[in-house]
Amino acid sequence: MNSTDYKTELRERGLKVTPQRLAVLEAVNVLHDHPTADEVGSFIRKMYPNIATGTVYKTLETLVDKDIIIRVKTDRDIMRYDAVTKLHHHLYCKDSGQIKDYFDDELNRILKDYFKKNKIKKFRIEEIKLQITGSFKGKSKKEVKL
Amino acid sequence: MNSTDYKTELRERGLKVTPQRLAVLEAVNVLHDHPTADEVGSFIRKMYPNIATGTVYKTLETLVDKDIIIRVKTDRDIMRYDAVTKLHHHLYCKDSGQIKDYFDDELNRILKDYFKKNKIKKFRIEEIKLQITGSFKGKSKKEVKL
DNA sequence: ATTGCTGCAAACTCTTTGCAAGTTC
DNA sequence: GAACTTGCAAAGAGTTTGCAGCAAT
Repeated sequence: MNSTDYKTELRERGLKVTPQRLAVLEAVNVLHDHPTADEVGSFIRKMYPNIATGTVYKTLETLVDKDIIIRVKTDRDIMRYDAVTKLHHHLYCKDSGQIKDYFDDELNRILKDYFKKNKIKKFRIEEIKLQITGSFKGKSKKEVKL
Repeated sequence: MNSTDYKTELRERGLKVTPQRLAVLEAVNVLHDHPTADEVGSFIRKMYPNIATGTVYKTLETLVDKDIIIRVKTDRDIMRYDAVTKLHHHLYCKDSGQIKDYFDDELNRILKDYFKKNKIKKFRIEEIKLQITGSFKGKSKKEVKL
């Protein structure tokens, strides 16, 4: 995704295009490993040292509100964000703490079919996401590329 | 589960049995709707007004460390805890914010089979949990019993 | 007696807020 | 120029920590 796309995306959702919003949007896309607000801020400050912490937080929440990015659930404390809004699941590595995206349309279909046949009473399902916990094999405990 | 069971559980994990630990363990079991640390503290103080906030936090984390309770992932801010350690999934209600347990052994079997056939490369799966997001039908937006 | 646990209060981290000044459309 | 957005600094919520005194084994 490039800068023009970001502008279009913001305008389509009725948001004004500002350098700060473009920077946050770019950061969440580039730091595709589910960055925290803090990581987004640090990344942006390399190029654009003046962005305020409060602005980073406000902007992230605005983008979540408008469904441009999503929040990622974590076991512990801090909030993480994800630029990928297409349905996908997450691999949580116990050793390194990293969270990787996992795409699998066949699995999505199986789940959808299963719940079509086995309705949960009194509940309307909107989305089903898997949290797959485990550990990456082989490589160092620090970082694994998928 | 009764008080004797709690004591046994603590001892088995090498923890000393104290009134505070028993109270926290009981609270998480009784408040089965995934209480926060704050809710656990308030509940305990009804019977036992002297427990310190720090103790509640420390005790909850100790119990998580020893796999006696688990943390529940939420989209936002605060940590929640769950006394049910048997594999189960969660229903997240968008309207009320409540999180309900969902047990389904058939589904667990399907998932297990699926990943036996479709291994994720370089990843050893330990646990698969579903986050099912949606909303409870009918009833008030406030509270739904399952 | 030894080791571990608790209470307390202070400190910390992450996040939100209020508002004046500055931008975008 | 109207409406929205930002920077800043202060406040807020939730959680953690250090340590003296106390309790469990």
